[in-house]
Amino acid sequence: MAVRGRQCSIADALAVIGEKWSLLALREILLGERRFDQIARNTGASRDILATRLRTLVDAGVLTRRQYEAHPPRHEYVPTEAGRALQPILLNLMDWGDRYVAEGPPPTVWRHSCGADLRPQTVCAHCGEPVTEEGVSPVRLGPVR
Amino acid sequence: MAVRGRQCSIADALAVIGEKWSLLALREILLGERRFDQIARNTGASRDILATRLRTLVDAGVLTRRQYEAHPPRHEYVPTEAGRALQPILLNLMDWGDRYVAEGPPPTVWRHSCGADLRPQTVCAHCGEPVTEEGVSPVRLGPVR
DNA sequence: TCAGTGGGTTGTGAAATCCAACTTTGCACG
DNA sequence: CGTGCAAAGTTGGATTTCACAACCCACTGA
Repeated sequence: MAVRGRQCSIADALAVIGEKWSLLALREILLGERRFDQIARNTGASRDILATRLRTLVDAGVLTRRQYEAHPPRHEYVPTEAGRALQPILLNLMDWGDRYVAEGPPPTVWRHSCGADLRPQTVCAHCGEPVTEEGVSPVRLGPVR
Repeated sequence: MAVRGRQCSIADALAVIGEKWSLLALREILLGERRFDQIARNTGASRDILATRLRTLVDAGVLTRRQYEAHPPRHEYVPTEAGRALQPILLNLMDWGDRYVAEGPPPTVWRHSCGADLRPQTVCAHCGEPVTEEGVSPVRLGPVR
């Protein structure tokens, strides 16, 4: 996707959700905010940039734009399956921010359906063991263009 | 951290690693590339921007810059614990890109120490069940400033 | 009639990015 | 000695993106 650099799905993913404000907009939408004004307020993004980002996300199939009122026409943004699949990534990012960037107690806390406060952990789907930097190695790498 | 918008560790995390090229540089460094020229080539980032990003990441404690040769002075970039903790996030991002963005087979494949090709999965550290959008809910939210 | 709401678009100026070329410190070769 | 090469950036100038406030349109409710 990127013209130069390694061919890699991380780059592909970032081409869709890596621009400024995209992930914060997604955060709000996954929190249940679906209206443009509310997303703008809660992210702090300027309205013009936010409009562009939401269009990109809709075009990429991460969100859909749904009319919820005909007169006057009003729209809301709803996550697709691809959008919902970003929830774990956002939670991991939040956890990383809590641990290594933010000072003080976590501003946001999530609960898992099991009843515990959520601490997200990435595991190998095959064996269930946590994924660490030492425990993984690349088998095949994309070529550098 | 952000001036406006919801106080949130996702925003804090993105302030450190959310700028263009940061995560791709991290990808290369976690792949073992530690030299400026090589990181520049493999990401496709222009050298001036890359230099600024690496400085930011060093200042944030995600990388350290280590002299590996005195005459002439040469430096390499090594991930800190915070940097290594981003590996799971990058793998999740890659998986998302493989599934929802890239066409064709995954360009990069990782192997877990258990022997299987890695499919990363985010679980609740308490109960071990996979984290899905429906299975989590916010208990406390950061205020919107 | 007049203010308010939702969902944007427009204009303008500031900031970030891109690209190519250049710099610095040294080594190796002929 | 002079030339070439490498690593790790820095510099200048053009281009692109972003930020901010203002505006627009279609309604609603008082």
